[in-house]
Amino acid sequence: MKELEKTYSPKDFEDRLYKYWEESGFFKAERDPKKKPYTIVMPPPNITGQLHMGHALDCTLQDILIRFKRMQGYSALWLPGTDHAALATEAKIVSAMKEEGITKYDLGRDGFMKRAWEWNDKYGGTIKKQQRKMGTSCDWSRDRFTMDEGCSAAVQKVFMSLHNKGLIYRGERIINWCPNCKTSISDIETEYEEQDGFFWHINYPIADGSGFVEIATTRPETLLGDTAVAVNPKDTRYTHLVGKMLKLPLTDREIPVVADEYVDMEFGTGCVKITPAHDPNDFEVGQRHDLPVIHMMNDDATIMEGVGGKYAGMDRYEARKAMVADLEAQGLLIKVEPHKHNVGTCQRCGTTVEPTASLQWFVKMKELAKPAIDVVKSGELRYVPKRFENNYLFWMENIRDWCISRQIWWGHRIPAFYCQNPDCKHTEITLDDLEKCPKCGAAVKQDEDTLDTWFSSALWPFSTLGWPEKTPDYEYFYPTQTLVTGYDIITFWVSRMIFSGLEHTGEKPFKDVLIHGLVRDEKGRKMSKSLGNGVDPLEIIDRYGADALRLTLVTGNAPGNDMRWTEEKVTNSRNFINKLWNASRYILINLPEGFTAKPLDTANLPVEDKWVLSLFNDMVKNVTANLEAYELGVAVQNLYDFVWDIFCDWYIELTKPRIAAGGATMLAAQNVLVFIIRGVLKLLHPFIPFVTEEIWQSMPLPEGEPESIMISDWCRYDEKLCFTEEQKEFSRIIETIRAIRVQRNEMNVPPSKKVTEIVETKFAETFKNAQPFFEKLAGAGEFSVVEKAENTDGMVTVVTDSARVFIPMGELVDKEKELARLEKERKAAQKDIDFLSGKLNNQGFLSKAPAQQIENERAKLAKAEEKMKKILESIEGLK
RNA sequence: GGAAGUUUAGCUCAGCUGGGAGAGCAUCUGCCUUACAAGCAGAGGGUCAUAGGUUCGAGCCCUAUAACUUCCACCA
Repeated sequence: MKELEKTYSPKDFEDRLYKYWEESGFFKAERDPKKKPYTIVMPPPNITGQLHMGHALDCTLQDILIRFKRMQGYSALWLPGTDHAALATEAKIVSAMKEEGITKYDLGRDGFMKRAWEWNDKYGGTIKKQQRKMGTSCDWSRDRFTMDEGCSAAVQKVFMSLHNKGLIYRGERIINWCPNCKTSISDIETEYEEQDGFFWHINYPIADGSGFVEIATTRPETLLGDTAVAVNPKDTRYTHLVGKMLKLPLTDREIPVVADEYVDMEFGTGCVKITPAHDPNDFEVGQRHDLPVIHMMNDDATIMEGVGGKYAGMDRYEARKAMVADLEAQGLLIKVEPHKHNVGTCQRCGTTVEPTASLQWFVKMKELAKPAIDVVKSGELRYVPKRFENNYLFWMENIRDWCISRQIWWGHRIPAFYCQNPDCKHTEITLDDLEKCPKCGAAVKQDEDTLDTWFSSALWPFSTLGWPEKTPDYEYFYPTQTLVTGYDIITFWVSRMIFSGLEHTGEKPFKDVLIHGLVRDEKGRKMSKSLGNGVDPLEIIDRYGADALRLTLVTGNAPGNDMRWTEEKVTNSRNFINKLWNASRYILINLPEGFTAKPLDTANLPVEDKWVLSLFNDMVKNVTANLEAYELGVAVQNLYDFVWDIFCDWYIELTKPRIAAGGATMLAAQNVLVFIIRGVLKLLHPFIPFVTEEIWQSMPLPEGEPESIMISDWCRYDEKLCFTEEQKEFSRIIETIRAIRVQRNEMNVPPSKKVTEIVETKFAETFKNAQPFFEKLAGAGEFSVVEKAENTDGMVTVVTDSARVFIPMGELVDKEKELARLEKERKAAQKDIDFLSGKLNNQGFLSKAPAQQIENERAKLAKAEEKMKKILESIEGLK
């Protein structure tokens, strides 16, 4: 037991306690057959990442759950790790190299990889240090990385397995190509933004010289790749043209007119130029009509040699300008209209993507998606809140094949080897380091591409636990229970973990998906680098402490909803923690030397103790239920209300006269104070771990409580602490003290001024026992309890449903004013009575409402009538 | 084009399976009462977006409308 510093100063102990926890091994999860496992795998942050508010929120929610479950007696594993973040990392390293004036091609593949690993060793751990500042109780001994040996083995194994089942194929498809990153990117990595563009109307001459076909396009430069013009087969305007050849302007090629349902007759001119190599729809049209695919752009979006003629080497926009000018000169440009359209851009760098037909690796999704749909539809796997299931199911049901190859180096290399013998051309998929073609013995070359970064993250819940080996960890901790993440990566990540888990382990990877929203800035905007409106969690920790940050992020936060960040909220959280700190100090200061906590002797406690214990017990039930239901914001509100409004504002104040009195009443109060603060600390610990630990270690603890609150047992709802009658009884005192305070306030009686209070009540015993409380909390000097008050002339009357309090106020009392006030109270009481009796006279209500409800209303009416009686008596008395 | 969310006090947000509307901040009044001015005791402030419906009873359920936000699709 040690003394608490006078002011709450988190810097003094947060780092020290984290070290203490870590060194004591409290974060380490043991495989204990006597316990049930509770596992959360942490969404691995990018190794390039810096802790931002999103991480902070994510960390806080997970840490609350894991600490709660750990205290509840589960073997709780929170498994941390980092993601190699293929494109993000490679881009970062490449741009750093640019400063030195070198490119990745200068270093070559091996040289570049060496450099990337060095970079990872140096900076990859930054975010882990930052996470520690948050108080995260994850098991660092099980820290993993998507490119470590085990995770890489899992990736290879999965690739093989999907390939063997025929679920992986290589084919030419339209993919989104980023000419800046020089790699394909998946559909969900492409962001569409509306841009002002133009609609160019161009005449394509009919080869036989019989006229022109007018097409409209937003991308004239792709004309070089055109292999047809399509019209709708039902479009009578053009029926006669189908099958005819057109002269493709600016080239010497001829292309056919084809009929295809895809063409919308209402849109544009009803004639569409078909460029299979650079548009997904055109690609499909091309396949249906067996059209050639003519590539006309290099990987940096310049026009290709060969097809490009004089435009070769020009950038796509430069070429557009030049070609439009030439078309105009030839009189083939009919008109140019302004046109708004959506343009795909690279999520990473913002460059306009170029849809390009190219040879890539794909995962067939239909078959994999089916069980992943069923498991959510059947309710076996649940999203919290449920509405996110819509998002997920819609995406899954309309899923397209997943392009998994990326033209970058930092990542898991695709285990495909191509035979270099032009007569053999065999492709071998193998986990071995193949050198010779197994068919013909010629040299082979491994595919240069790596896998989409999400390919490895999709395996995270089981690859981190040792899969494909049946390790003890995998057997014990898998499947995991809860996945906590933001709604922004449901499609990227959550859905892929679900189908991967089902496919490769035969089990759903987790039971619940807890979705949280985004932390926005004060004005409701996303926090972003470009806006510079991000708030740095580390700076907040530095100024207010990690506990205040955590409390802020969880307070008022409902699952799936965004929240706004304001510093006001942080001060608020800090103030609450300070309140807790000071309440604890009050208790400690007032404990005698050598105090030891004893079990509660509930039989002999005064009513106010039973009252507070009963309310505490209710709160334990509510907080626990809300945590189980992932209502973390509501749970913390339950705690806030109890600690501040019940415990501090009332109970602590009630103990002051008892401690001053000494003796048995003091001892009982001290024991209850320690009992409750201990419980409150435990319940608050998942939310604000540092300060609760610091206080815990200062408290006198009974036999059986551990040195660290982190490993103590969670509070249980206890029937023995359920004192319904006492709860009701003591509320009468509180209600009456409140009413007196209101009256004193209205009459401007300063708190220091003591007055005489005569209580008229039928609960004489209750009120007599409460005399010290009226003295302390209601400014009572003389205090008496009577059955029937007499000679109340010149006294103010305070009325509650259980008592009338008469206060002689001398010259302060104005008879007319007093009457007017009582009249106002009478009206209020009458309104109550009317409302309640109206309800109770309603046959519909009586016949259909539940019995308990009717009983409640009756009780309320009885109280209201009791109060009315007292008001009327007072009005009579005054007259 | 399709879908979802939000709309509650001046501001930021809670409100569990329907049973007389809540918190914090801000405002106003009075207090340095020996844990805490990062505090204490009070007060005022709401047609729960609008219009219908279901129900004995609706902030909550149903339908429509409006505004804002987001996700998905990507018609040249």
